[in-house]
Amino acid sequence: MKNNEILDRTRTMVIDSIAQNMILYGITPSAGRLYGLLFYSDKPLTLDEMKEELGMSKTSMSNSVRSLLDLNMVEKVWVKGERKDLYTIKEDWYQCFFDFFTIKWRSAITTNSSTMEKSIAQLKELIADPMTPEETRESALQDIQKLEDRIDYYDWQNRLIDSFETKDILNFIPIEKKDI
Amino acid sequence: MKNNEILDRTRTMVIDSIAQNMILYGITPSAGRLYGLLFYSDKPLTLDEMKEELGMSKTSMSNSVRSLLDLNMVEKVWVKGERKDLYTIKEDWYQCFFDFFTIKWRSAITTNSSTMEKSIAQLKELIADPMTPEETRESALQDIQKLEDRIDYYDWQNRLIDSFETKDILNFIPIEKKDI
DNA sequence: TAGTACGTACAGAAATAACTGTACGTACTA
DNA sequence: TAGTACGTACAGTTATTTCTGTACGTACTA
Repeated sequence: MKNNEILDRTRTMVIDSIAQNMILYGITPSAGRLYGLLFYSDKPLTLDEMKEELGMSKTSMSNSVRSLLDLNMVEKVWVKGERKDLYTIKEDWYQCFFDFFTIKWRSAITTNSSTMEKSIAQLKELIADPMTPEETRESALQDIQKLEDRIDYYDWQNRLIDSFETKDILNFIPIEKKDI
Repeated sequence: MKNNEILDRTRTMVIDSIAQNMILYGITPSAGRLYGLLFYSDKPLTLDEMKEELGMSKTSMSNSVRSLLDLNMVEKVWVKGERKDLYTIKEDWYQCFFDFFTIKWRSAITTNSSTMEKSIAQLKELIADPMTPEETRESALQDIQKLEDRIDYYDWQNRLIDSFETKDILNFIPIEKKDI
């Protein structure tokens, strides 16, 4: 049994490491551990198996799986004759990485941009209003400038994420290392 | 005074939005609000001014500023004759974005990679051991394969981040929009 | 149709993170 | 040198998140 202990220990070590750094994806360490478990599992797992393996409640497993599903890091698979839901890791990590930006970053950027657009519109109204004192008008103009700069920046981020979504980025940074 | 209210309201709106989405950078909403405040401030602020502006404790401001400093999102500036520390937002947002990956993602990737390298080394020892049963050896080989694939993926991420760090990415996704 | 297995909503408990006030070290001032 | 202003470490409190057990809705089984 000692040999299998080594096997298990290295796995645990790796799973811990993965779980730890999953925070970058806005995922809890627990969901990270689950991801690590699925990383090693060569077959899809049920909630009960996960619960067993990680020693946590089924509810937690259900929640963790969902957060991983939301990020396209995990998928539900259908197996003939199996009543329970089965989940497996998405093997295409690159896709997963791209999806993360497409899902999380894109929506954050969109939210910020549209808030700023709305703000600019209001400031322009303010400037147009003849009752507005010159000083306020001045400030409004400065704010508009700042917001427009920021929107340009978000636009750049969007174009970067476009290149992720279309995988065009792989033409620039190919998966296969270039021969030197 | 009504005009200034509009100005303030649009600012608050934008600051809230920025603060909210700052989670992506692993930053607390409070630090996000502070970032928003500095975004609008046309002069460097002291801890006391921030405290005043956000209605929080000085200790909180000190902590928030530090987390922003760690991410290179804010910088300390020196002003002649001023005893207090002054902080200002880093204007180069692109740089800031690149730094985030260079600081946070790079270190996560490095940690994971080296854990996996270590793991592979141990598994290779296990395989080399004549006492190891064939079945275990089989599993070890599978694990090694998985880990090596993952390391290749991390390597790709590293190359992407290299292109951020060197700003080479800007040759692919230029800041100025290409004319159509 | 009744019975069973499954996944999840919900509410409360436990753990974690965020915030505050006090206290202290450092550096400038007189 | 004593005094003052500043920033932060630390410990305690508050707020938030995460986790658990129960209860329920749904779908399959006999």
